[in-house]
Amino acid sequence: MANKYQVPRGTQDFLGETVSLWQKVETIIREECARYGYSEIRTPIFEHTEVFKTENDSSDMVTKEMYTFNMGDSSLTLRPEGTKGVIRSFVEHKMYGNPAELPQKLYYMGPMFRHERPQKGRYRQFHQFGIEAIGAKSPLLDVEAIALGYDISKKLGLKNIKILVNSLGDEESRNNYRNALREYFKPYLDELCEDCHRRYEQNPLRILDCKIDKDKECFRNAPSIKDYLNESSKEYFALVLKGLDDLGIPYEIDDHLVRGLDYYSNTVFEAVPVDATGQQAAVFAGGQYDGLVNYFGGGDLPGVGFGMGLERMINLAVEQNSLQPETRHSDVYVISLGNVSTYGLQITQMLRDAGYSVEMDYQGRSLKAQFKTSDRLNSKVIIIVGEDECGNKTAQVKDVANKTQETVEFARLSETVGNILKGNE
RNA sequence: GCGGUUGUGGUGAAGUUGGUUAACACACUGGAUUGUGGCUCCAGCAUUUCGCGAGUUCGAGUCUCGUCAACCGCCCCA
Repeated sequence: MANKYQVPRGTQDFLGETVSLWQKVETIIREECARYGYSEIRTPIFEHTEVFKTENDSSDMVTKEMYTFNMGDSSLTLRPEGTKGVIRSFVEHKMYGNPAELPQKLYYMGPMFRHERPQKGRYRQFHQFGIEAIGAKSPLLDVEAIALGYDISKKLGLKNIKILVNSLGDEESRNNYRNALREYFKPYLDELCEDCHRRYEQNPLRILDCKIDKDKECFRNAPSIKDYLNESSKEYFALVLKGLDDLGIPYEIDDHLVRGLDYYSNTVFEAVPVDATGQQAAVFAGGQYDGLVNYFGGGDLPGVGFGMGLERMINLAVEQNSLQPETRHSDVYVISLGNVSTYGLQITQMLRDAGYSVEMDYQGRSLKAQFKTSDRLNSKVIIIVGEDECGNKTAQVKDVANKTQETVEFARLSETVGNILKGNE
């Protein structure tokens, strides 16, 4: 048992300049959501396990990856995703009560937990931003959701993002298609890989995603979902596509795109970099869903939403050089020399009160060291006080850009600093 | 859950067939310059220490095993 005091696998400390990346991203997201009329909702980080462990999940794999623990009689689970908690809250607070306020447009942002094998951009504690528009069903709402995600990607400076979009149709269409797929692949089962055999039973839609088999002959002629959509599903999808066209959002119909879980219907989408190679590439992904609100007892209301992995967004944006960390800086640096007691601190505090960012030395380091620190902080003004200045309540004020220096009385320091900073702009 | 690569100061890293004092550089600290920085020069900076633990050996950063972690691929991706 080694290194007891290190972060658990798949978690990380965010420190130094990295934190500023997160703050920038969070700010962009909040601003965009406000423009689109989405309000923040903050739900607990853990919920009763039943909230996440919904019935009829086609993959019971996922529950194996949940952080579940018992306290007293309760089985609780750290949230592995955002949607379920939001829907639970929507129902619990009867947000469906006033039809005039539907859809409720909500967004969430925060840590999620999944016990997976970590890889780059994939952690056990990771952060997701997501939106849910609950209580109305419209192609327009779907398009708006995609537009919001696309806008945020653009504001983060991500280039060459395209939307993969597909329609799973309504339940009837989907069931017909599922049966058709099973029917179609039945004679080819011998040719398919082991994983596809499992998918054949559990989730035939996923067979089309298979990396091993996808180039095989029998895949080329596999039935497509679009041939199984009924009339209303087709109309719905056509309007979504028209909306994307009209808003100038680049998209591509991908009839192999299926989401993992059963509750999705009609529109599903996934934003990926145009040159995406791996499967880890999705920038944000989501879709329209029926039945989820009803599952939590809120009646027959639909929703649409997406989730966005922030670690991945930040990685991409940094790689593409569109997001830079904020370096530490201060307007003013106060250098103290000799025994000046608290005089340097007084000046620092007075200037901070006046609204400037001010740093100082706390360790009585050498003059050279203090100058170096002020350089590192990119300070525009350096104030130097020694025993003489302390005695007659003055200070040396140095304009770093002009390399000029003057003696200034304590009472006029703030004004002098202000003039120098103004002159530098 | 499965397979693979890797792990040396604050950072980037060198380290020969196991051999005695773990190179070099950056950063940092002090000095040359008793109160004026960025250049230069000098000095210091891993000290039972090479992720952690055990083993082989006269001797292990180098070999073996275990363990932890990061990364890559698979599974999965709510």
